[in-house]
Amino acid sequence: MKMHNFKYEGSGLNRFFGPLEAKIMEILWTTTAALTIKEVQAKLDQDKVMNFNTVMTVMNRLVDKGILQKNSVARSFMYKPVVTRDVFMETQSKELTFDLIEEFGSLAVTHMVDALDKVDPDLLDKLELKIKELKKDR
Amino acid sequence: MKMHNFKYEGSGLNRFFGPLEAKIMEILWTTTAALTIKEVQAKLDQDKVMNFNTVMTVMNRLVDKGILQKNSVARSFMYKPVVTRDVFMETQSKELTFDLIEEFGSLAVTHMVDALDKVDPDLLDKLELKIKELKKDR
DNA sequence: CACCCCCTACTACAATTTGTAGTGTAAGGA
DNA sequence: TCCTTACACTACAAATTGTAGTAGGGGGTG
Repeated sequence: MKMHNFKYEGSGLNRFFGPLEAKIMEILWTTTAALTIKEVQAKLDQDKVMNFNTVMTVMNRLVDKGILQKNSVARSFMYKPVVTRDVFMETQSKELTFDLIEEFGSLAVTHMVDALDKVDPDLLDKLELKIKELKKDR
Repeated sequence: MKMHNFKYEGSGLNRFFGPLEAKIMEILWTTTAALTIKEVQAKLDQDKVMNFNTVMTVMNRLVDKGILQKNSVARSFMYKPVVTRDVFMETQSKELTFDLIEEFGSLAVTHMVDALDKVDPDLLDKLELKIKELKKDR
């Protein structure tokens, strides 16, 4: 279930998935219960109904990639994500942050401060606190 | 010259380019002067010589993407990166750090501390300093 | 002057990823 | 028994990247 890319474009799940994949994951992560293909197809519907086979193909590819799991129930399959959205985000954040620092080192440090300040200055305080905490424990 | 992906796999330029592209950029960024295709081809040579046309195709695609520029000199073209490696890295670092924080917010903050601590604890001090500096200026 | 060589341009094909969709098949209900 | 339904299998298009063949033009050489 290893991701391969973090896309510069888009936002949210679109950073990790193709557009249709992202919509499907959005639906599955928004719903608590597992869903059938038909249910996902129904929830997808915006302007035009997606072809059933299209939805099925994409969902089964997500199963192949280890992102979804399917369970046979009666005559259909029920699909649901292998991990929760929170766990997914947590994993990606950890992986990417680590890679970023590994790759850019002190360059990234500079940009972090700028970015935090711009996106949400409160996070700067939070970061400062975290650093202090870590240092205290030694 | 917008990049599209940051790859989880690989390291250095391989995070941004295909394997051959990365080798070519590595060569062009390592050499101060602009180079001809033939020169790049010669420097590429490890075990087997790359086909001249292959090198040319990839280099011209990099030109199309705005990553390389070519200048007609005598009967050949000289290729060189549009921006220095430092500028490239700077840009990517800024963009990615920003996106990361935008996407993950406080989640990323936590992971930053962990990652910095693991990769290079000195960077934690540097980060702390940077935060203090920024706050002082207000 | 004719010809050849070198370098470039153009074209093409394979593998991978993602979206899209048709056809075939099996199983259960009417 | 036959039809509906859901799934499996197959296929194709566009984009990306690596790979390479063929064609063409321009200048040097015999």
